[in-house]
Amino acid sequence: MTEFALPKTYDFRSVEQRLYAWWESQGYFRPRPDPAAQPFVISMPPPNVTGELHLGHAMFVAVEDLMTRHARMRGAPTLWVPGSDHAGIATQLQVEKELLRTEEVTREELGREAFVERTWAWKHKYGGIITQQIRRLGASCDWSRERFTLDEGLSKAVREAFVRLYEKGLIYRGTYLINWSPGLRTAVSDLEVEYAEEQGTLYTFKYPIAGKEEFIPVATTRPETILGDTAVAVHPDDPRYRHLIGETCLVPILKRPIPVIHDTYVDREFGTGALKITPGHDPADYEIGQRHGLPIVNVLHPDATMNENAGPYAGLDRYECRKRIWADMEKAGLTIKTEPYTMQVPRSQRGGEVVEPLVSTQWFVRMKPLAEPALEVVRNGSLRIVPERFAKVYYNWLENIRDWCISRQLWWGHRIPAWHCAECGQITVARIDPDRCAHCGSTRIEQDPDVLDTWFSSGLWPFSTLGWPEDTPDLRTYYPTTIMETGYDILFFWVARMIMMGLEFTGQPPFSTVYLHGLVRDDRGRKMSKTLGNFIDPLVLMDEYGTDALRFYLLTSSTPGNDINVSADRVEGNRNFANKIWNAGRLVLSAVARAGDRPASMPPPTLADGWIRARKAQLVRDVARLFEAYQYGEAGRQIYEFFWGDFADWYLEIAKLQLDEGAARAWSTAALMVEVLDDSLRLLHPFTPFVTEELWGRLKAACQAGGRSFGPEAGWEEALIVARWPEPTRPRPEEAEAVGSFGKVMEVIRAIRNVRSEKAVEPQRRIPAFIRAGVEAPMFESQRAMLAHLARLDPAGLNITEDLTPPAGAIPLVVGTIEIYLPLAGMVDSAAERTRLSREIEAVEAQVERLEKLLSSAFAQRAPADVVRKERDKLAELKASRESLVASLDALQ
RNA sequence: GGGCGGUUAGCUCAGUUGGUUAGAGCGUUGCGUUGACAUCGCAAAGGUCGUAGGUUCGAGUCCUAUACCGCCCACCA
Repeated sequence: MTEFALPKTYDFRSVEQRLYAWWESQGYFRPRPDPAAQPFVISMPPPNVTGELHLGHAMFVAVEDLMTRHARMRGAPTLWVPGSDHAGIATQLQVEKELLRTEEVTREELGREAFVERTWAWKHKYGGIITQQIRRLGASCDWSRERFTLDEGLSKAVREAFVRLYEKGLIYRGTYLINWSPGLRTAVSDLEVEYAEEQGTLYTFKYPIAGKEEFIPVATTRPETILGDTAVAVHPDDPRYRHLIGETCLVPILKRPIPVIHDTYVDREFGTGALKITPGHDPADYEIGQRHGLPIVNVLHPDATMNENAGPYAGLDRYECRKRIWADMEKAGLTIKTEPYTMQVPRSQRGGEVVEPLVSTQWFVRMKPLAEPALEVVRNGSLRIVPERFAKVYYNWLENIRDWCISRQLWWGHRIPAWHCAECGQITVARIDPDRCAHCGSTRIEQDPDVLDTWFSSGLWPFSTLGWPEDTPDLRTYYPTTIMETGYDILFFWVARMIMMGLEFTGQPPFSTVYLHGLVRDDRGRKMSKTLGNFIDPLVLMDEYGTDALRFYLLTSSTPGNDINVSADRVEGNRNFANKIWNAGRLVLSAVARAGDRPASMPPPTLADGWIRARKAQLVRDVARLFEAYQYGEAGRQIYEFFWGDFADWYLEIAKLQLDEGAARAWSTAALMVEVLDDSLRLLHPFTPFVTEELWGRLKAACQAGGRSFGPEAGWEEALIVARWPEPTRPRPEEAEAVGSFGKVMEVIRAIRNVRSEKAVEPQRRIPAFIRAGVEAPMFESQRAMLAHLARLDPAGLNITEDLTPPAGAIPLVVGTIEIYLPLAGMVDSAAERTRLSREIEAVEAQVERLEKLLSSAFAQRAPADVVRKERDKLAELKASRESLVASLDALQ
């Protein structure tokens, strides 16, 4: 055998880095301009610069790279724009932690300017890690267009967006109740607050009425907020309290007088039926306060200790205050009871600490006007969400959207382009840093200290990365983008905001399709987190099984929008698949190497040849259909089954025989092996780019060696990554027919193998067989070599006839109407065989009865004709099969 | 309180225009290594598709209800 240089197992370690560098250096990741073709564009969801690769990244890279490579192979100018996000809070926290650890210095001690400088230094040092890891996954994105949300161009875009919204009156500054994160000392948006069900206490106490002996019983879960109460509310029709409306209550301990008001918001059935109103620290109370013109009393410092409004409790932590005030109220006889209570506690998505609602001056985006068009484009179908069910979630959120608090009291981020005037107090918002107040001309202006929510800049990502607000060639060519692919967990955070911003600033949706993938969870379905210790590192998986294995696993183990519980076993299985591809390639390569010169005339295709071509054609069609429907996982599974189950397990085994049937046959077989392998590698490439590219390159080299001409009709492209995607074709009639005939042969082979296994016939032993094939006799006869090889039959003892007298002392088998007799001397237990055949007859009998009943029922009239015909055919086959079985049984007696 | 997803073989999951005997991988059992691959091959066992109704000639697939698990949204003190 000719020596071929492929190692026995696929060594991804020696392949992945080299190929990635090669692809990139050849410029394959950059779009090939073609004015005639519709470009395919994806904006990569920018990972946090501080981030380290997790399986969520691996997931989006796998899916987006699949889409990108597929589009590229179909000839579209393809652009996948990578980048990273400055991730305000996350990054600032990391740098703060680092500074504290290494230099024992806080950011306050360092000062704003120096801290931001340090953070940039940090970014330059560590920001490349995540992008290196993205490369490791094989992402074929255009690194020459890589962007960062805080780089110059994007900062300009952010500024432009802010100014435009401000000028339109869609950004405003105001004092409202917001979510305050005491640890981070910044405001956060509603979306950044998560509610966790926790055990707490419900405190019920007396609100004394001034000048009376009466009191109103009131309950709260946060007694410290009593200090900020500015009213007690009851339902206007509540007979218990109606007479007290308009009276004055005294805030416990502080003895501050507050009114008893009425509001239908109060639920008479719930609790005591009376409500303490703390407009400064509760969203519902805030609204009631607005309705009734109640004053707002803030009792908290930014670090959630009590402030001067808390009187004697000033300076205490809120929880300490809670204990103390309750103890003091007990002493004063104002308490009624405490009881365990399950409540929803708001916690910061970032730090996990309890978020305090409080009134603060912040910047907001007016969302309603932006939400309307964003709803419309999805409703009218100009923007499609896949899977569809998420559209409902999207509607629900946008229909009930509230204004977005965009200012953060941080240092790392886009500084708000607003200047406050010390003279006139007015605000100047400008694209270029102003040196004087736009209203009074004073030079005593100072820029607003706040920065913008990270998601504000992310919202501009699809167009800011292409050059907006400049009218760049990229923006004109590649915007709007094609698909936004991301996890469903950031539908609101990011996707909805991109749609709103895109429509507002560019007048069109930033992409025509949103494809949402599921979340990767641990093997028990829990979210992965460092604290839980269930974090599975994709780098470790890649080290162990290779990138292709991880990618194929992620792509084929779930369906769109559904979560996936990671399982290392399955990744291993896919490593084996990569190896299978590799070894099939080794066999094909050796066949190519051994084939001589091109024969003068090509022999006609064999049955197996026709079968595998028909199967391949079917696969290409199915894959095209599935890709069209975003069913990438199913497509991958089908390619896997075809490659392993049909091509490797059956065709290649037969090909080994055909290669020994003369030079012409060897050539035609090698050519077909190449054809099927080549198309398989093309179909697989978007899933498993490395092993396919490596093998394809070697295949191409082997096929071109010595000036021969194996391979695709149109010739070999320069690399698989830019090779053509297989076009669906219809199989020729004889190939379609081969599927049926070959199927029968396969069944016969399986039946014989089954008996051999059951009877423990030595694998090496060639056994004789008599096959009564009826009208199929010529077909079986033509396949005798293949049949004998795969069923380990003795070619000399293989007797295929139209009809025959069953030999005595043979094991009878029936496959459809084909009867097989295996004369295994000394192994035949007539009684057992009779029992087996009788059982088979019974089973067929039952089927016949079932079908006869079915066909005499309404089914025959109501079902479509072709369905009925199929059942009739089946019945006929079963009846014929029954005859064969009976004949075999008779022969045994 | 509203909404969504899941429930299919021991385990992890497919099964997308309803078509009549439900599939894969892993695991299990038996057998097998000189020539693509032991990261392999051959064969086998294993499921009344959560439950109860309904629609239909026909339901894992559509409808209704319900149980359990998970998630999202929501101002009940």
